Amino acid sequence: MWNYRPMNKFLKEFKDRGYFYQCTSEDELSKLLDKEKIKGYIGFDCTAESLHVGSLLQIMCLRLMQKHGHRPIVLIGGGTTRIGDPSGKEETRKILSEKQIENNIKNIQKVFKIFLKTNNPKLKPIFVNNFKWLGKLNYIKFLREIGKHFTINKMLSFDSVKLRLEREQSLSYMEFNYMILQAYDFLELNKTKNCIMQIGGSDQWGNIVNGVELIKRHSSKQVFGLTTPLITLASGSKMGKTEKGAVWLDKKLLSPYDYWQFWRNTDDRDVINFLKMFTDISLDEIEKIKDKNINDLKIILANKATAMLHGEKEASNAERIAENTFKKGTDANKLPSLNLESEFFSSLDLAGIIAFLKLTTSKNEARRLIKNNGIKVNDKLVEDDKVIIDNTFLNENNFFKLSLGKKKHFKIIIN
RNA sequence: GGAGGGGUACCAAAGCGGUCAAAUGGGGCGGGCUGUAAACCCGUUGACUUCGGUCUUCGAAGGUUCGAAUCCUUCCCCCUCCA
Repeated sequence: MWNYRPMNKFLKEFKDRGYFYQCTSEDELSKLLDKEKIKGYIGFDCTAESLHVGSLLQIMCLRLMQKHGHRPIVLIGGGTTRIGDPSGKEETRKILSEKQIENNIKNIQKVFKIFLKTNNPKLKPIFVNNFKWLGKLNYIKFLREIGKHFTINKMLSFDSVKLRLEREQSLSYMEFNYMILQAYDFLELNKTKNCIMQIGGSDQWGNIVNGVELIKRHSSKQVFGLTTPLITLASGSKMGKTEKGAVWLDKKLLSPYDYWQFWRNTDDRDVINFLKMFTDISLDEIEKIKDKNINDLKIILANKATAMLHGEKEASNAERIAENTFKKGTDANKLPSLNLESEFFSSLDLAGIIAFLKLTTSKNEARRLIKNNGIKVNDKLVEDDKVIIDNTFLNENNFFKLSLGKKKHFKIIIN
């Protein structure tokens, strides 16, 4: 019953790396990809200042397209962000100011310029902002040309809408229109850029199918939709959100070291999957190394993932800091350093110093940390939250080592 | 426009005159076990403190009271139902 034509290489790798969830017509897409190089797009929301790891899988999909000679289109949702996608959202989104949106777009583009090849004119990403066409839609014309292809009956059956209605949460007319706009984006890109594929997260399936069908009805062309699975961690939670905040793909929002640490701390059970999904290491190679010591694999993962975003140098730098931080015989000289004016040094107790350096949000928090055995000075546990750190704690280079918990260590330099 | 329900700490959710800086759960933080993992266990989770306490918090502003998250008044916001 299956046809034995080998699957297209792009699709095969797409599947083998774990990017694949659903496809509108897989066989046909496979055949087409064998025949020609295509353009495909992914839409990105610009509600935030930058992107975080939650979008990384989609970015990797675009990289994979390039690897196989297909050209990625990056659609930035400058228009749709002004509406807000109800998919997977329990509440109406906040509406951002125009200026914020413009700003976000600029920042987000930077991320793509890092991850995607930009030197090959045949492969370099095409950036589009859907505000360009959505912003000047004519309502009547739109309803007549596009709106007529959508039935309310069907729209009401989509999960994004159904869920909201079932839970008796309000869904504004504005948001209800989101799916039509996204479908229209696809149509627009198909017309102007000959884009024939849209990739998105599994929560976008409904929106993507709408686009595929709209193009079929409106232009009688076949286009394709492809979705990626929602990555849930072995622990069951969503990937990429620690409570400290999102894992940003921007060094201003999350330092390369912290980014490295994020990968280094991957759950054992997720490591191999992540190597496949988030590094360029070939699948053969992964097969060969997969039985290595799990912690070594995590380091490889962290290095590769960090290098891809922040460069080799930052990656090895992060690895080195980690080594210094966690291995015995720590060389305090290599720790991140903080400066403290001597006048504060002599007038504050330890909890005061910690709070003053903003290592905790309040002095009480610092005191609590000390009480809970979380603070070490020069590798010695501090038991009294009122200790005065005086010159006897300083080494010949005028600093002392301060540790918060097991993972955060600093060199405090007095000047 | 009419009728109800509701706004409590990071989130969810109790409390409904004093014993409430506010139960409980989640999350966070710290500790233990380990491997910078998972699971599990323990502690902690408003600010300041001379560790005795002091101050500020329960949508906002007023009021009643010796005393309010709790009662009253006005206002703001959210939700549901009806028109």
